Amino acid sequence: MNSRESQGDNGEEAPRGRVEMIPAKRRALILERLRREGAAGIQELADAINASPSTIRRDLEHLVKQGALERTHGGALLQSTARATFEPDIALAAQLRREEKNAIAAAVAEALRPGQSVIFDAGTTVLAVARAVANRRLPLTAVTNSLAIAQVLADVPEVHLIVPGGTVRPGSTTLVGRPGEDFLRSLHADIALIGTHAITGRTLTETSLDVAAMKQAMIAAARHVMVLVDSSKFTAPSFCTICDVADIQEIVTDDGIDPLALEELRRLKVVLRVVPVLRQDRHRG
Amino acid sequence: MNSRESQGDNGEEAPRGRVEMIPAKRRALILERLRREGAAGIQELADAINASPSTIRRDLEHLVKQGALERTHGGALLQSTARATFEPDIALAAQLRREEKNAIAAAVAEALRPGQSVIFDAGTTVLAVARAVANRRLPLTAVTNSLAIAQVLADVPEVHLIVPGGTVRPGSTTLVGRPGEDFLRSLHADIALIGTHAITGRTLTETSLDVAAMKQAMIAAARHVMVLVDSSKFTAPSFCTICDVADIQEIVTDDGIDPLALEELRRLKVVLRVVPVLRQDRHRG
DNA sequence: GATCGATTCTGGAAGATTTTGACAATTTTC
DNA sequence: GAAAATTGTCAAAATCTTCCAGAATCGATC
Repeated sequence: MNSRESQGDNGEEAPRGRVEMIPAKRRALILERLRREGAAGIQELADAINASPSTIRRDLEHLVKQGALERTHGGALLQSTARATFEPDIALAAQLRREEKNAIAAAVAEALRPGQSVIFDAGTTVLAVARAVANRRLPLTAVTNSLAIAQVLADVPEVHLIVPGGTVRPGSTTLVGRPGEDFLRSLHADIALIGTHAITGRTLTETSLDVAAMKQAMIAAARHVMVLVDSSKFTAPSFCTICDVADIQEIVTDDGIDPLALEELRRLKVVLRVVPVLRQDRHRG
Repeated sequence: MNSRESQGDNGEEAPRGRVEMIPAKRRALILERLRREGAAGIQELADAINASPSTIRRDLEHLVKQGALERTHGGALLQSTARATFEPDIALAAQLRREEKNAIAAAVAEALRPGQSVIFDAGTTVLAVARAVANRRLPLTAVTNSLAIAQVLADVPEVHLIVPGGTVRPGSTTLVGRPGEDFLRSLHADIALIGTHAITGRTLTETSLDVAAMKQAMIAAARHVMVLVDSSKFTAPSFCTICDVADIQEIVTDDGIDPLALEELRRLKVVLRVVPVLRQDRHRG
């Protein structure tokens, strides 16, 4: 807005003056162009954005550090979807209870064995397990109804990925209903990794009927059901009941769990694993 | 900008100067051609890409080291196992012909009407249609077997998205086989947007049996089948036949199509739409 | 709110590095 | 044995890296 060299009236040729564009917008333009074309050259970008090659290079350097693209001699390539989803920088940083979920995910991924067939429920904790599996290139047969998890696992050659299918709930990336639910009934997996909205007493609950039905189908299709819940989920129940604790084999949570809830669960016939969390700098004590 | 560009009075084309293309894109072009033809000679590639044989040789050497192809005397063969790993050049090869694909996609998106049920096949051209639909927030019932397209459409509240499900082919984001194929048989959509690897005469072909079967199911499930192919796809056939032109209702391509192929198609009972492309005077046909 | 110093951003230049096309000598293919 | 392809080398051109000096933004102080 500062009348900084308005360069006359926007002539056709670009004079050497500094262009009025904030770096973030320039980088967004670069990314947009790369998404359209897949690749772009330095000079080509400099002409299109009306900035100097030096600036473009620095922008690319910045974007590479962010993990959004890959640099090549003379230009840049869009980073493949796999690594893009690994980046915790984009939307993942805003995720709640990240440390707890990552700790749980690491423990679960450690417990998986090569060659097992594993059902991945939707949910951020299970997604974290999928990322860990992808990083270790663990050879699995994976079944998931989450588009996000499918995207992560699709680029891992060692993983045989099956998507049961279904309808996407608006605003989410979860598939529910037909044909996935029926298809799951014909499967028999070694392990199911299930998330839930709440565990109250010995009851697992969820907010939506569709989702609850899908989880029930997953639970029925696996020999060993692991429920992954961070400690904040031991709270008041949601609308629909998924199942009873007796229907599952193992619960994995973090050490922030309420001692009373812990005590109650210990009396049940379920393997209970409490993962310690290295908390960085929240309240300690 | 390039001083050598302007001295093209010697021949009618092929200025000897350095071509404006970053190496990565050139290698992607080589890969794309190899994927289409199966094999290619040095001179043939040099002519097509407008680079010198020396450069092509060095590119091939580079790609061999990357494991994407196999070198032979006089040319190169596609390495069949190259799909296992997701190298950037290979990823880029799928994004070529951007202008043509975008032009086709815009024309197709324009033809869609609110409330229609549309099957989205996998493929970059169809993905471009999905992006256009997302931008216009066109209310549709969408069915897709592509994780990438599903990801795009999942964010649009106006779109009712259904994923038939299936198994992911390694290195791709396409779902094939069960349960999606069976599920598609129970669907009846208004429109199917289908991509194909090649159209030869009146036969549509694909490289993989699984994919061909999925496309067949999609074609059978729609009242109006539109095949979306950029003009480079009118070439030698691939392994598996999908169907005959008589089984589809409409072909949408760009104006780079070979006149002979065009003439041949005009004689068939299929709606043929040729979309003009605004080419930026970059590469000659 | 205004001013001053610090930090960051931008464009450009010089030298190092990479890429490219051409050519001669050698190898391979038929 | 001839034609085509490959390898190695070399000079020109483009790009990359590293620096520098203005200019703008930011933060703090008044």
